[in-house]
Amino acid sequence: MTPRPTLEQVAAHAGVGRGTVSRVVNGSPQVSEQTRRAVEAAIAELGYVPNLAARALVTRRTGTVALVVAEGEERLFEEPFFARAVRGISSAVQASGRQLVLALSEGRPLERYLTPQHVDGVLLLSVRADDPLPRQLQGTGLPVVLGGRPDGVDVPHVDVDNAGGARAAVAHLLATGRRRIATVTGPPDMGAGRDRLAGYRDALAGAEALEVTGDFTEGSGYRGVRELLDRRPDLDAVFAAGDSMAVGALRALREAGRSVPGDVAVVGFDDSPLAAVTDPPLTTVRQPVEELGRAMAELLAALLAGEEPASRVLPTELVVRASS
Amino acid sequence: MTPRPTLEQVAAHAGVGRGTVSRVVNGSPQVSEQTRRAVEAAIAELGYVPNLAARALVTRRTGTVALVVAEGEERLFEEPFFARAVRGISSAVQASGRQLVLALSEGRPLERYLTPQHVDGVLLLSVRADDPLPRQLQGTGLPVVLGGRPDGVDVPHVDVDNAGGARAAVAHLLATGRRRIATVTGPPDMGAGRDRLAGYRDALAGAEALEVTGDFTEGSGYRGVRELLDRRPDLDAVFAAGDSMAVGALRALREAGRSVPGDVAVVGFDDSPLAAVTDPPLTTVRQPVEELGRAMAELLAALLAGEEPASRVLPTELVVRASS
DNA sequence: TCCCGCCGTGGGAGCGCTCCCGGCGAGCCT
DNA sequence: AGGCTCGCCGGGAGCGCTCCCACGGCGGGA
Repeated sequence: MTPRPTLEQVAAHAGVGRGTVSRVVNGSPQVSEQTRRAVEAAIAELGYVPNLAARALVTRRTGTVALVVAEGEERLFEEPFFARAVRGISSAVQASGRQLVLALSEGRPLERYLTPQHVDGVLLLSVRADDPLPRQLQGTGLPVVLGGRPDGVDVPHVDVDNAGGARAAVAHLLATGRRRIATVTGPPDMGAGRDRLAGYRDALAGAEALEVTGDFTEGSGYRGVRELLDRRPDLDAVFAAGDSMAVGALRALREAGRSVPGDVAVVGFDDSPLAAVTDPPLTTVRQPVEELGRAMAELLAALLAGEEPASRVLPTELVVRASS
Repeated sequence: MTPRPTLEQVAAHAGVGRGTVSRVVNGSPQVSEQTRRAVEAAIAELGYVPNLAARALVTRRTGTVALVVAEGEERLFEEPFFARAVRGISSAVQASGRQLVLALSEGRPLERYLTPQHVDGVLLLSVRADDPLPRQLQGTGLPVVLGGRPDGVDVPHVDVDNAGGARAAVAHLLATGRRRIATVTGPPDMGAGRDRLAGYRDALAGAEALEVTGDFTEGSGYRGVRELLDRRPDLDAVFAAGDSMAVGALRALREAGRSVPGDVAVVGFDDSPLAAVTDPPLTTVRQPVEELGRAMAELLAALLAGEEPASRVLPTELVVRASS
């Protein structure tokens, strides 16, 4: 509650000048060992903490990065994805000595706030491929790192290997003797949806493709599989591009009297907590979400340090359970 | 990319003094209508945005509030709880014109940062009743609002009606003819765990209590029900204080050859996404998580406005599905 | 008519910091 | 011995804003 000491007071207490204390605080080598110790003692004794506002005012850097979640990402709030990503991001951002400010753009005008005057950089979580935000932000000159895959624009980004995960899932189905493998895809306007579909087609290697479009919801998985069963009653595997859709798929198969994995194998994607409790437990593709967050923050830190870091694609991993 | 205009430049452009522009920006009534319009035009034309750092430096208020998630709250990251709470918080914080900074304390020293110099107030998400953080923060003189229930200390807080939800769950079981109703509790050092247990005991109204302690994990639900079945093979209902534990309970009952809801009814708590996909779908208690977040932020805003708002307890709601 | 008060306004001071320039010794070269 | 360099240090200036004091002009009361 007592007023925080200022640089000036620390300087007086240590018997040095303001500049010297500033140098010590900022780790400049231009200070003799002896002086440094005296200053550090004064800092400790007075409990000095730098005033960030004053520093930001003169350096023109705020020491904060914004995490922006694009509008319409409801999906992020229904699964642990967001929490896990935030966890990874937070840990890496704090490690870089910066603070994280959260901006969920729910129809609010972010442009006013997202300027070099307020934040040093932006982390953008957006799976929608046609999102205009990445491009907009790039226009402000603010360093941006995208979580997901940019569409067209060349934005530094971190993505997970959606295509590779889908390939692994389908390869696994083929290896276990399945031959009529259908898929319920994600929405075509999401990078994740498109890439998983691409992986599916790729792994099929000439075998017959059997596709129906979903939107990552349980209902779309259910309807998708019903349609698939109409079109091809003898299908023996379903690759659902998301776990919720896989849950819907299981429901549709059960209703249709198909046993899983006896008649039909099912593989999901995400390894959400759902996957472990379905009946039977779901084979699925796990993505390293916390690692994604951490990598995003690290990429941004590199950008802020003036480097030109490469975008990254993180590996996914097939988790085999009883449904396949 | 062009340097942002300053107050000074807006003033020159509008042909007025610096002070007048400041008054307009801050909505002071001490400005004539005509002058105000001229200044507003200049602001719009130049695209002026106030420099928050400069303002913070002189007002000694930062316009930011911190969301602190106490250490060891892994549970928050496995369920949509965190994401939903953040959503409510973010929306209300932005509505109050402030920004939200996120501080997940993973063993880092927060004290240095959590000072009136850096943030105006703190929102604390912590279900651990013995958490020392609320008390610590109160010592700094920083306004604090707790999400959950404080233990001993008198901290403004917002909680959900855990006891009421548990009472409703048990009342429902009694109303459907169940008589030997067991419970798997949450950990006794969490407010939610204790309150749900209290609600259970309360609703039992003299009927025989049958309790085993869990820790909100699926495994503890499974082990708890096995022990319960040993002690009382004829139990006909289980109230699990969390959905994950309820999932474990279902597994244990299935293994023991009990049908749900035929032999034993099961009720969970939380209404997590899991609840809708179990077999059978889970009757559970829904809590208004986004509303919790919003209420926390509103309480803090009131505190910052110098009011003395009352803590709140938000109602919970029983969602009846097939498991009971 | 004169004075007082009040509204609207301009601008000085100063928030706490970093940047940078200039100065002061001590050592080294010539 | 004189001059130069170089390491280390002090402190002025100024970042963009709010606060507040002082000032000019106008209306109303005496």
